Amino acid sequence: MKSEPDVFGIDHLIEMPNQTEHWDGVRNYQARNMMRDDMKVGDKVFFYHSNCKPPCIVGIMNVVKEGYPDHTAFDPDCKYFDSKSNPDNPRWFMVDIQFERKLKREIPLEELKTYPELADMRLIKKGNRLSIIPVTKPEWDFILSIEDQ
DNA sequence: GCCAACGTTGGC
DNA sequence: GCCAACGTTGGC
Repeated sequence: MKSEPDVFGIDHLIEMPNQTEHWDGVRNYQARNMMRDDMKVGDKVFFYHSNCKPPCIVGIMNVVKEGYPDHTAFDPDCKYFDSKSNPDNPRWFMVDIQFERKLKREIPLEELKTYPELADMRLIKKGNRLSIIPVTKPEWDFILSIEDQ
């Protein structure tokens, strides 16, 4: 899951009560579908810092609550407000995410691109703008294996 | 700051 | 349903 460190970075997550936060504001259907349909309690997630120097994977989180309506879409004063979403027929969903740990080092995108093992990851493909990206088990294990390098 | 790659909107 | 115009994302 991507977030801009200036807006909501991993250190913000650590400061939250229970080191847990709801992942609100996603307004992309593919990303919504993953939160609504695919992500389950106990699933592990990488925290990726985007739109910064350098963009990188910084930590690990856990899904602690499965998809439920994103209430920020109902609030006209919120920048994520969407008049087409309402509590009876919510358009946008979110999950709750809890901090697990930081990686031993930040792994930059530039480095991830060098590994053939990760060549098929959507994260490293050009033009990728999706804020939530699936990671396969082999990719996950490989990334953890380079944490110590 | 630039710009490629998308995703969305809306006229037709 | 097509597609041009527009807005956004995010690496560089």
